[in-house]
Parts: sequence; structure tokens; C-alpha cells
Amino acid sequence: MRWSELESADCPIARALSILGDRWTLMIVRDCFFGVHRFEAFQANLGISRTILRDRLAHLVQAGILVQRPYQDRPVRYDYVLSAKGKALNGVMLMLGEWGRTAVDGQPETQIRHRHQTCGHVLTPYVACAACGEEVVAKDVRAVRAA
Amino acid sequence: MRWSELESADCPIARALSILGDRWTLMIVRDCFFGVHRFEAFQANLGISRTILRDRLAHLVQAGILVQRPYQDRPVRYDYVLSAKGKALNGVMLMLGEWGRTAVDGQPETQIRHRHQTCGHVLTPYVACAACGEEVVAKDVRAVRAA
DNA sequence: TTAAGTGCATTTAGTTTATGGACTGACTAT
DNA sequence: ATAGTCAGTCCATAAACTAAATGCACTTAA
Repeated sequence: MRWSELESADCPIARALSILGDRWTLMIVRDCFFGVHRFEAFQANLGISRTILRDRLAHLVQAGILVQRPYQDRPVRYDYVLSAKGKALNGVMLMLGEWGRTAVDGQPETQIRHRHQTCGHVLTPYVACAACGEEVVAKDVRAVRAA
Repeated sequence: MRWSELESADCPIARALSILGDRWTLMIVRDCFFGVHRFEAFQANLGISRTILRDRLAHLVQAGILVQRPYQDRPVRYDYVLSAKGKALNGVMLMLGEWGRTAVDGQPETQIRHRHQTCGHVLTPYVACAACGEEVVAKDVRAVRAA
């Protein structure tokens, strides 16, 4: 199966991964959440090859996750900022970071975390159910077809 | 930069993606959450080439996300089940699915969702803060270095 | 006791994608 | 003039992926 065939899959995870599931795309999105917006900054930060960066940015723009914004004329230059659809990835990024922090070995003392501005604490994120507000754990969910 | 160099990055997202950030790994993990455990089942389900499947399963085992469990002798055959570290990816998968469902176009009527067994509702997951219990939105978090 | 089937692993060859470095073009600042 | 900045392109090489075939250790049915 070719990867591109996943786009039309029934499964929302498959469709999400058809956009995000390669080696660099989510790293670029992460940088956007950290305030990186320009081509040269992504390139310097990630060490990605320029060809791939061009390609990935174009895909992210086409997917509606990033939008290009002109920041100067003569010559006109664009930077890349998260759209609403891109900002909606916040939850994914937080949970991915939390998994990386707690499940993957590393030097905890040098790790980046987040502060939750509204309560002032260092953030430990978890997934909750909108209906009951309780934490959702793997054993309590069952796949169903939507009505 | 070579992808493998990310493993030792300070950022937990980078470290998570050094394990999960390729085209098939998270699809395999998704299948595990849906109860798929055997080589032939992954292969039939995903249409992935056997060579890559072998490689990805080996990586997932080596990363401690899946564990091999013998399910027969003569010849001994193993299937693959999620370890605790793998089950910890539940939150990532739920948020990824929610993003795919709400942000990526598709036919909503055929989409798979989850039921939250403890309250009985179809699950709409969101990320909450362990300290205050409130929903965490992008504008309320700021990156900090951990103490 | 052959024949067909299961559940993989391995090999091969061809295609696709990624990489790193040099390069271009439009400007600005000195 | 000269150098620098910035987004982006081009190209040769390297790596990753695919599909299909083959091998192997067994089991079950004929």
C-alpha cells in the first residue's frame, strides 16, 4: 500500500497520520508552537535539509495547518504561523511531550516543560472525557462506529 | 542532521518522535490498541511491506513499547502486545484521533469513535491540567526549563 | 504419506524519497 | 563595491521502501 492511500481511510488516526506521520512534519509544528516561524530558523533549528523543509512547509500550508504571512516587502518574504487547525494540535503535542518525558529515557534536568498560566503550576497534562470530566485510561475506552 | 541524532535531544517531543515519527510506527500502535497482535494481521490490515513491518516491530519491541508473547510452540510464534509504556500512548492516540476527526476532512458517518465505559458516553477527549483540572488551551501554556 | 495451508523470515530488484552542499535572486546595510 | 540575509532551487549520491518470490518449520486434511 502506498502511504498516500491512507488519506481516505475511515479511521481518523490514519487520516491524521497521513498528514503528520513522517519524520519531520511534527518537529516543524513543534517549532511553531515554540515561536519559530521562518525558513532559516527552522533549518538552523532542525538541521533538516532545505529541500525537505520546503516540501514539508508546502504540505503543511496545503493541509491548512500553517498559513503564510508576508512579513516584509522588497523582496516579499513569508513566514509560517499556525492556523486554528494547527493550534488544534496543541493537545497532541502536549500528550506526545508528556509521553516522551515520562516514558523515554533522558536527562530530566535539561528537559523543557510547560507552565499552565491559568493556575501557575508546571503542567502535567492528562486526557479527560468531555462528558464526565474524568481521566480517560486505555482500559475504559472501546472503539465504536459513530452513529 | 540525521534523524537518529534526535534521540538525545533535550526536548521530550523530539525524543518521542525519534521513536514514533515515521510513516508506519503509529499505525502499528493504533492497530495494537484495536486488538491486532499478529504479523500477518498487521500486514493484511495496513498493507505495509513485510520487510518494513519486521523492522518496525523490532524497533517497537526494542523501544519497550511492544512485548513479544509466545502464543504457540512447534514452531514457537510470537505476537505483539502493548507494554505499560505502549499503553501510556493512549492519550496521544486519543488526541490524534480527535484532531483527525474534527480537523481533517472525511466522511463523518463512517468514522470510528470510542465509548467511555465509565460514563457510557461517546468520548470527546480533551487535555486537562493535573494541578487544576481545567482544560488546557494553547494560549495558556508557556515553555519553561524544568527545575 | 503426500498435499495444502499457516506464519513467519530472508532475499532480490526496482522505485521512491531523503540528504548535503552548492547555487540563485532579490534585496539591505556598510 | 562588498558583504550579508533570506527563501528557495538544483543535483548527485545515499538511504529507505515496495512487491514479489523463496525458504522453512511446522499442522491439518485427504
